[in-house]
Amino acid sequence: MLHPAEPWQQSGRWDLIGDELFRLKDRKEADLCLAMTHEEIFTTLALELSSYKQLPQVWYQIQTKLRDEPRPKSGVLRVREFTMKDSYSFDLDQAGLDVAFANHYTAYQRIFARLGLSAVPVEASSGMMGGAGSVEFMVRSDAGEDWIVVCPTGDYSSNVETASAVLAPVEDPTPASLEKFATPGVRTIKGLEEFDGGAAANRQIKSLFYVVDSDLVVVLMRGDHSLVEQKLLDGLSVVEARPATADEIFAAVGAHPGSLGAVGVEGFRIVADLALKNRGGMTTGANDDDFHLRNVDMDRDIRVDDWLDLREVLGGEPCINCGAPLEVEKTIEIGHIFKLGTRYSEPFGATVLDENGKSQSIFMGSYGIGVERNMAAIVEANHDSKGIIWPVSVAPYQVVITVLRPEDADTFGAAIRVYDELRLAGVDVILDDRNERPGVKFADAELVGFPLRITVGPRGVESGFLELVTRATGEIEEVSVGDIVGVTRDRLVGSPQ
RNA sequence: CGGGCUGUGGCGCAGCUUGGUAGCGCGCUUGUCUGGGGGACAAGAGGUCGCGGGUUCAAAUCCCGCCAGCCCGACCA
Repeated sequence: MLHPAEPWQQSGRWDLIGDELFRLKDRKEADLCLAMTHEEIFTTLALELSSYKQLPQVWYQIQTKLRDEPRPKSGVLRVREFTMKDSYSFDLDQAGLDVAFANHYTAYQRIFARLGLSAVPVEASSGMMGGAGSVEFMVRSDAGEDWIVVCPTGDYSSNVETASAVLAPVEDPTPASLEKFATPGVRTIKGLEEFDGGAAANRQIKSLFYVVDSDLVVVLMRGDHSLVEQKLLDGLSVVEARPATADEIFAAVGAHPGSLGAVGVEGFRIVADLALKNRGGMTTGANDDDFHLRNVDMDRDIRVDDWLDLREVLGGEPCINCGAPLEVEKTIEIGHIFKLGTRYSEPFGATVLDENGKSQSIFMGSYGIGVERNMAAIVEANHDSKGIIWPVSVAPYQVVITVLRPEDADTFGAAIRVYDELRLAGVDVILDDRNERPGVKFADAELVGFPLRITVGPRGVESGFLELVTRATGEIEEVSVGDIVGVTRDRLVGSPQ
């Protein structure tokens, strides 16, 4: 969908979002974009609402979305243009939004179950959507690109972008005075671990320099911990940040990556991961190439502006709710629901009058399901070496009638009769009357993945028994012509829905 | 954006190093046989070799530029 720039400027996302928003100009040089989601448009439509009596409402559509991905990949899983079923809820207050959100949560779980998908709801970052609180629905798959953290006891699940875990305490030595020492050629955490007089990774402070809104920000992590960039973005309430270049860093502190630290650094915002809180006896770069500092005390030596949870949770770390070892799994994101609150209604002035005649910004929610991704996830979860095995609920047809020798009038007539009877019985059936060899037609039916196949050939017509094959199991049943409709319906009910 | 690679009948590819007649498989057309797990034989049709420029007597092949796509990484609600 082509959108004018104005609504996107009004929400602020025109400037907030980077190259992922596909911008273009028309012949009059007017700014346009290809919509990556439709909050702006639905909020504009919501300007029509004027009274609390019109709320709550839920609107939905199935629409094309476009995101200018740096690198589309993985077949249909990550593409520039895709189809999304998105809905938007409108409520008078937070309580109403909570209800709409909970309803969607339940409905989505039922949708995914009917699609034959085992969807795991997880806490997630709202990213560029804004608002507070969001839940992603994930399906475990090696083809996925998202990592989630789950507790095997079922009391915790989160995208790694928001996940936390209990941190094992570290015993620090008694405080000592800061000491600068030469570390010729040492440029990495590992290098400093192996250096004589160096320090274990969990006794080091890793200093990362980022550019946020064209300002330099120093990010401090424990040496053995990895930064989750999304946590940094969320913690700083920004949508974009990038690592500073070596040149930018040198211009700022006079040292190169590998010898960086935050001790005595002034003029930049310094944010530190919670794992460093109260730590002492640490080792870090001295902002002087080939020199490090030891006996660094976080409280005494570093002016931290913000303490944030920034680190990546690893498998095996204790759950924050029950202490059980967490598991990290690769998944496909098949749905994402957001509590937008007044993130969009306020800048657009989408308000209604409440029962006291007072103007209130509408509380909105936004709920998306990626259609192609769901199909891909279904196929990933339901296939074998021969092809797809569609669950009955989403199969293009529930039954295929494979007619052998369709030019034989008796055989074709029998096939048509079964076809008509099944249709009358409400079964979604397709007739393969192509003049192909049996092997070709069987193989095609299995590749496409119809849940059931009925074979009608001269042999069966003569004997009065037809072959009913269940795709998922390969089970073959000989069913009399008179029973075929009933047995077929029984098998459909018994199949995965 | 960094690294690697590909673009040749409808589809999948070979040919390019070493310039000279565009070839193979599948599919398609016609015919005969065949007919319950991807048939056999025979005869055919079908190609601006991604686009533009250059070198050359001669370019699918060598050189330059561009476009599109794929893989790894970065990035990605």
